[in-house]
Amino acid sequence: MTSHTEENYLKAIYKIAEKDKKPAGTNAIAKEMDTSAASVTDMLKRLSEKGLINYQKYKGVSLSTKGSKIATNLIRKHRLWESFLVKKLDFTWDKVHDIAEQMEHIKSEELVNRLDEFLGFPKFDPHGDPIPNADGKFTLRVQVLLSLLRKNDKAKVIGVKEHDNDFLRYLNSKNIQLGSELYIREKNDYDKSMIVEIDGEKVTLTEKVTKQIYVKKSA
Amino acid sequence: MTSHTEENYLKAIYKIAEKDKKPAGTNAIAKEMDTSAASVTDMLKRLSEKGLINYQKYKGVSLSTKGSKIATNLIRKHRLWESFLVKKLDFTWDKVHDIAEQMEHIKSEELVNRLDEFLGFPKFDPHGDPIPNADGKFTLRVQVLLSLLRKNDKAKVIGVKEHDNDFLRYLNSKNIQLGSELYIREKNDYDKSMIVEIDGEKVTLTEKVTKQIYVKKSA
DNA sequence: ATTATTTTTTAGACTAATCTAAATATTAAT
DNA sequence: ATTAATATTTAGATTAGTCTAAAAAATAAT
Ligand SMILES: [Mn+2]
Ligand SMILES: [Mn+2]
Ligand SMILES: [Mn+2]
Ligand SMILES: [Mn+2]
Repeated sequence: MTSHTEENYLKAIYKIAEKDKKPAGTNAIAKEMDTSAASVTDMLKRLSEKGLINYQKYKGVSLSTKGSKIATNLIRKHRLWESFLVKKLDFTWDKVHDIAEQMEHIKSEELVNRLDEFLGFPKFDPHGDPIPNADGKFTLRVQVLLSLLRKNDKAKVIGVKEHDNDFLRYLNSKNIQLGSELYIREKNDYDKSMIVEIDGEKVTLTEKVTKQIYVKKSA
Repeated sequence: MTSHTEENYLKAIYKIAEKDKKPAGTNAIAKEMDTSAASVTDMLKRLSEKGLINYQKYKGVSLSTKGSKIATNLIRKHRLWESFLVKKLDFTWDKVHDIAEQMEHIKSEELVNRLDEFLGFPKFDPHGDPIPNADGKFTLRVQVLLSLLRKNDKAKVIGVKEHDNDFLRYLNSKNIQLGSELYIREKNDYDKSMIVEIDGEKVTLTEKVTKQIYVKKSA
């Protein structure tokens, strides 16, 4: 049986490997877990004992098949619970992550599968992230950063790269949410900022922001 | 912040106090928690430090106001999640306790209150136990044990005293569930067993069983 | 009122998870 | 190729929660 803590380490390793496309280093894990490097080394030994990771001193770690399955299932649970919170309990997308962080550790195969069915087998969570199905398969999708679009382009918001709650609340304040239709009215060559029309309103978005929004170009 | 473990102790103390109507002893708690008496003494010291219980060596413990609030809220969450599992995810009443045992520890005031609303502010859980409201108030109700009824009485099942999953599955097999209408056709003076009609079918119930079922006499 | 039984507490040790500080390996810079 | 900087591991301690075995207190039996 994997402990709450072990599960969080596996998720952290998964996340880092996904981003960096190479074995996760001790410091990177320590930063992600907000803990000391020494603690990480201890845990890596334990996870390695359990056959959940491939670990050699000083060489960094990658998830084993077993570890990867657990991590994927955690992501599945996390994103399904986030979907539940938004779709059924009317939470906004900036309030669900911390709660799902707790709920993802509930252990019951049947629960997650019934929840999945209850939600209608959603493919993406409230932030546009793909939800692995019961076999651990993710749905892939073409998505492009808003920052890459040009003047007069139209697009639909389908996800966010950054998940920080303050960023999400910033988007709320600009009326930007999943499904929002955007129309690029101006693009400034110098600072890359954009004037975007949404629901008839024009808002200015800096490049820092447009680089965090995934869209699907509409025609 | 109260830990998962501390919460379970508070619940155990609450449960024992409710049943025995007197301070809970170390051994009783140890039995309820399936742990050693020594571990209990350790924990009682810690809970006492935190002001969650009233504790004096050798004298047994009772919950403080603070501890009682936490315990009641745990029961609220437990029973709301059980209701969710049965009403929304179609679990049977013999499958929900263990899952709710995990879910009751999710910390979010807003979550539990939104869940309550989503479920339509239910007053009783799938086993007929009262669900405390946001203020910790339980709904009281007249309920009598089936074993006390006599021949020709009619009654509706409104709860079970015993929560053991095997017992619940036994009731499933006899088609007895919350809301079932019962009609006592025979009562044996010697062994107190009953022949009860339910959905047109006659079933024999021993006293061991009828002493675990709460009913409301219908006229 | 002693003695026996039961209940509770203490003593001492163990594991998981954490920390700081120091030691060692690896990588980057000169 | 040394030296400097960075990354990682070890050493040693700490805390929550647990255990067994032994001591002490409370209760029951004679
Ligand atoms: Mn999240
Ligand atoms: Mn998400
Ligand atoms: Mn229950
Ligand atoms: Mn219940």
